[in-house]
Amino acid sequence: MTTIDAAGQTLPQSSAGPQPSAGHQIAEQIRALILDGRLVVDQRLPGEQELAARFGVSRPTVREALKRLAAQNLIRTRRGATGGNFINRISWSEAHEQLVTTATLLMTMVPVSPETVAEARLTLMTACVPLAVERQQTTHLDAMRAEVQVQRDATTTDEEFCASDVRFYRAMVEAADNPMLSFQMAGVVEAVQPLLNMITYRSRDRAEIAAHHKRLCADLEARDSDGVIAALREVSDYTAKLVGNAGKLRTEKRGNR
Amino acid sequence: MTTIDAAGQTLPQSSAGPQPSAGHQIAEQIRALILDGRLVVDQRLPGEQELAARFGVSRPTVREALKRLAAQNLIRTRRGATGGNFINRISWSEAHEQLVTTATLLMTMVPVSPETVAEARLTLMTACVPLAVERQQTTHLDAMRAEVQVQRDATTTDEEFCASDVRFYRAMVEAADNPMLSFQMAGVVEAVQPLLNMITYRSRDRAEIAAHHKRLCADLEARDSDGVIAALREVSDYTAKLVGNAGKLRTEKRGNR
DNA sequence: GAGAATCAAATTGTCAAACAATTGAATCTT
DNA sequence: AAGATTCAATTGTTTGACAATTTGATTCTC
Repeated sequence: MTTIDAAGQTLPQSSAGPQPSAGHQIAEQIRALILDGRLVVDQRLPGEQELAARFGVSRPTVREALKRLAAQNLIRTRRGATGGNFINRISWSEAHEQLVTTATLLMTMVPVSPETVAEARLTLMTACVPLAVERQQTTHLDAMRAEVQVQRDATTTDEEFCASDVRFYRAMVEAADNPMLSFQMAGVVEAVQPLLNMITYRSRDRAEIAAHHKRLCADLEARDSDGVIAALREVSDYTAKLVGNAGKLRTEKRGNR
Repeated sequence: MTTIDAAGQTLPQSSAGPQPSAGHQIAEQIRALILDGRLVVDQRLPGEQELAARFGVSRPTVREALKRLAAQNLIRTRRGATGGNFINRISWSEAHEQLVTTATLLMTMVPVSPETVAEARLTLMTACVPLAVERQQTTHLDAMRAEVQVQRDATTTDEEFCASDVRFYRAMVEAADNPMLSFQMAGVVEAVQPLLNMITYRSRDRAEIAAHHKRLCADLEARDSDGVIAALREVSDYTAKLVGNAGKLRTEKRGNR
């Protein structure tokens, strides 16, 4: 079998930083073959022993490489007689999950101001409005209105409110009826929105937010793009004000130390 | 050290599909701790031997789990006396790269029409226009005009033209001067745009595209949002026409078989 | 002959023990 | 005190073996 090109040339390793491990290198080689399309979906990789022989390493080393690929959803593994490692067809949900994980990690780990994040959210949500207005179905509007009810309910916990808020905007993005757009917006809806909720949930007036959302639904139903955009901006401005306050509080506390 | 919570309870494993491997489970446990923030950046995980002892597995199994985490940029590894596995602070570039990889994979592997992809691109690019118009600096405009020159040059190869096209839109997104937005747009600029280029590069009129780009630059400099948006839409419409033709060609060929 | 039970083979999953390579710190030498 | 050496800790890699899982062929039973 010559499924993969494992030339295995022992290049002189131009000295630039510490050598990546064999497992890393092997994973990168196979990864490149998959991204290139030279390994197609559902194709079976050679067995671990054969890969080990081909790359000139031991089986555990090959396994580390394969596990790296599995962690990126590039391959899937099946045990047994007809088992092996197969090029995986990534699904919408897997891609969605990966994007949300990356976006969440990024926001918690790099220094980026809530104002910047909020601006990006408003910018991208606004972009979805024309399509959503054009294509909105009753199912989406019903879902959004149901969430507004949850948000107006005084017995809703803070946690439930945040989850409802996310579902509300998710429904609005879905109303645009473009799966590629939904995927691209996943970072905003499922990562940015929860982060802003985390910052503002203590001080916000839930009734005010619910009122904005109600108006947004009405304008969406009336197919009034500018109205929906204005509603989005109002919620965003309100959130920005809260974020600003929270920032000032933090600064003052820091000053007291 | 009680860095991580490795309860290791042997739950009865409610029978739902094949059991995930120990390496997978361990990786998931540690991943959850990182995403929760219970393991903070730069914190060192216990050594591989100790982890093996704590989880009650062997060292190779633990290593598989760690390599899975490393593949997701969640940890970094250093050898030597003060080495170990450390919670990694994901960088903009790493996050960027991960997002682009996921988006590229998704588009090549799931059935999504070029029309849908093109629509998502136009929608999201349009969103960036107001900020770009407001904040554009000469550096961005200069970069974009330089790319237009490349695109007008008859000696530019198809491959270089595609790369220039990507750099053009990247500069426009950068002009919006919001790193979070740039990150979210990475999928569009670095994955969607190249894909559409791949589909249309054979039949397109490069001069026409360059002309649209030139007009876009002028409108951007004049801070004319509507003009920039119109230019984007024209390029998009032109691309859509090409995509439609390519689609018809494909269909006809298929019909001939 | 049809179907059920059994067994064999292939493959990944896991373990154990050892050695190699790398890195930083401690120690020794001058 | 500065530099060279040694040492110890840690990850990287190998070898070999066995376990678990899955499929397909074989054999047995009716």
